[in-house]
Amino acid sequence: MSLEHVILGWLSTGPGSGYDLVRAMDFGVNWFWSAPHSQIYPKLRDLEERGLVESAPTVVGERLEKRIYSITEEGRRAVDSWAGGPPSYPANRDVERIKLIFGDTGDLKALRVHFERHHEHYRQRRDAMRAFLDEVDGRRHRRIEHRIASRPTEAHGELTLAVRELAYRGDIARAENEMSWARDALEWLDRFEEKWGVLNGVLPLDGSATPPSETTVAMMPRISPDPFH
Amino acid sequence: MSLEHVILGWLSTGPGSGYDLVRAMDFGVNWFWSAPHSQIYPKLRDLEERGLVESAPTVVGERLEKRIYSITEEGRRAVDSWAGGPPSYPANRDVERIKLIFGDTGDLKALRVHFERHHEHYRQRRDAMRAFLDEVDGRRHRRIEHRIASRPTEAHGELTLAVRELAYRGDIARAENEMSWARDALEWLDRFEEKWGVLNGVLPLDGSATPPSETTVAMMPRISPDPFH
DNA sequence: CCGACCATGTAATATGTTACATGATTGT
DNA sequence: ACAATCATGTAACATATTACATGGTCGG
Repeated sequence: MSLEHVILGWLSTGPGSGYDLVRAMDFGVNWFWSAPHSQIYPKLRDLEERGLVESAPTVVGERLEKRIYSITEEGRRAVDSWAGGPPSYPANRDVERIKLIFGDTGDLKALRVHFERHHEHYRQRRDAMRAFLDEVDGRRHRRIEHRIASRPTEAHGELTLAVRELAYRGDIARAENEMSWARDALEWLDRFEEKWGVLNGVLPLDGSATPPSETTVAMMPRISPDPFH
Repeated sequence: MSLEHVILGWLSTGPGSGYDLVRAMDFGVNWFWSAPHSQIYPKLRDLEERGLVESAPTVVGERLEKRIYSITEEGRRAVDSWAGGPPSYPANRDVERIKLIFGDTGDLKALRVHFERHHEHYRQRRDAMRAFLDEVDGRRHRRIEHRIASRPTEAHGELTLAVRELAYRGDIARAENEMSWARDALEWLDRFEEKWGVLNGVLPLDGSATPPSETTVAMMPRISPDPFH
């Protein structure tokens, strides 16, 4: 039932059309949720039937109709009580990790690509998130400013801004954690290839790689400094 | 199509029944994938029809039949080529972050619970993962040992162990990153409540909270030391 | 003999993805 | 006029969740 709360939450920062929501899913909201338009339009109609949002038809140009949705008081209560509840954590599903674990066939080139893509993926995410955070920090984000302005007191407005900061900074920290992991993994891979004298990026099947030196134990991959150990 | 690859991957570390898989999803594999038995049993039959796994009926006690599935050569090729491909990242969906962002109503008690649960969730995850990693490191994990032993060379075996290390250590690092975030958030919350003189955990709607001091800017939440800034 | 666990199944529902489909507007 | 983008819709399919359903084994 998250999609509908995401939609209600988004509409709680101001009215907008289905198409606006579709685009929002590609930047802002997208960082924490995503849905195709084939899910959004029907859900908006469903929410309207249930009285959580209401819509006003608008005409663009001559004939093009679009519906601008707004959240109702009931809708507002629904998001508030949903968001105020304790967080729940869905089952972890991580294709990347599964691929890593079963990608142990000996194709070290593929492993290298894996780690490089991982790093690149999270670098992009971090950069985009930083840009987004800058926009919020610079008070240039329209919808967030709208929400801040509509809060009952100054303290409430500050709270609104602060939870955004927490969310976005947290996501940046996550991305950097992943980048750091990928760098460590690449370094380990270098050492592993060096140790076994691998040149073409594939472990030979005939055991022709140089025999293990006495430093076997030191080859375990190290993931960043662990402040808890 | 991940579920079938997870199943094939798991069967590539040794044969097992559908029920074994169901239980595996509750610990081991569960850390990176999860599925209810209503998905697993039909999928196993489907994989058998397609020749990726094969099964042998076994009788437990007098009448109870169970099917022990094994991966076929074709199935092995399927996982290998799937896992060897580059990682793909599905759209991010994070209910917890959405709840945080729209949980800015002024109910600071709810926010506190949110952060505490977050910390507790990842603490548990880290502890369980550490225990699991210890089992692997101590060479006490049956299926992983089976997989290592079945690799063609010593180097291959070391690789198998190393990617597990990378995966599990990475997950521990993730969990610790989340714990650190939650602690920072709780500290910020303390400062926020102190600043506004909040006593009952709820921001007053009438603006009766003490007016902002001259230290407003310093109230932005800080998320851990950022080594990149 | 009874409760905990082994072992498997189906059905209903909800959610998410991909493809197919249509037409308007705006700027060049 | 043409392309890019605005704007909305449906259908087919894949995947995931929850509930209902049945019966066997094993140890105390």
